[in-house]
Amino acid sequence: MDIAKVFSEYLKKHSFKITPERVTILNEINRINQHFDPDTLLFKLKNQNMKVSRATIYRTLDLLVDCGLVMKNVLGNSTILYEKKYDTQIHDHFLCLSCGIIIEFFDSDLKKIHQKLSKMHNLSVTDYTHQVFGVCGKCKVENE
Amino acid sequence: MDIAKVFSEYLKKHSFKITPERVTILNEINRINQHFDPDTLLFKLKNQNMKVSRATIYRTLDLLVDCGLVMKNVLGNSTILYEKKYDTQIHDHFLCLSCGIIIEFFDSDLKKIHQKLSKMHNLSVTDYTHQVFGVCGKCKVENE
DNA sequence: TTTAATGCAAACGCTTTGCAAGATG
DNA sequence: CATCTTGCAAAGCGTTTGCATTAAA
Repeated sequence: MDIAKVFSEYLKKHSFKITPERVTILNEINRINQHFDPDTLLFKLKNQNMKVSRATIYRTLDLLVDCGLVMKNVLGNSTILYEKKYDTQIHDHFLCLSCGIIIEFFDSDLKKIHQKLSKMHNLSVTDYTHQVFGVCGKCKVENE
Repeated sequence: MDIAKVFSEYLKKHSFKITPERVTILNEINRINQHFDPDTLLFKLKNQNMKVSRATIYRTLDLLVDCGLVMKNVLGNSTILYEKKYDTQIHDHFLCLSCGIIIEFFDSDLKKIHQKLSKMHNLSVTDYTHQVFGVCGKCKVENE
């Protein structure tokens, strides 16, 4: 999948402009193989002496979400995570309420649930989030 | 299920106090058979000439979540919903990205997914949220 | 009478926005 | 050269908090 192409074609289509900042941000996201938040992204770019403002990060993330390259999701009550939407099927997160560790997982049976839902209400599913909370294996042992 | 008792015992256990504001808030939530947000709750109470401050709403909601009577969840990118955790099994929401309608649903197969996850990672699941996004039946027809 | 809860307004943290200066097509 | 984008700092918005006052136990 040619991510750069997807993005630039999206920009052209909307008569938006291809700028160094936008390219830089997409490249950095492509390098990250985990979820991230806007500030982490800003920090990573700062460390490489690339100067992009926080506002541009937010604005570009919106574009990337809009063109389908990035997924924005909310974990728990306030944690916002972004992640690549390509190169991965993982949309599901387990959050340990004790230590905060995040375990990513994927279960294809979820698709079946969505299919059932679609039929029942005659609707179309385009996306979803599924977050599970509890206590991880380590914390279970430690709390005993 | 005696909700008032659950709450008052929780309060006693923590040497918190039973106040008119707390009782009022719980009663109002019990009357609501839908998800709601803090401001809606405040507004409903104001309409009945019950004066509770916004701060107290937030503080009481935290208590109710903590004692398990209320569930707090985040729909989409920023919508925060509270809902009763008793008298209902519904934790799952479909949000129409076109008109914003929310359809609540429940599928017991989700439990099986959680059981699989628990076994695989030796963890315990205490809660979850599952949000599905797409286009509802009405909007599908209208957009044609 | 001790301890906790309330209301208020100020603070917070993250996100968005208005605007002037600068870059893109 | 018209239009879009950037950075900055200010504003927004929902939520949280410090503090003096009031109420519960």
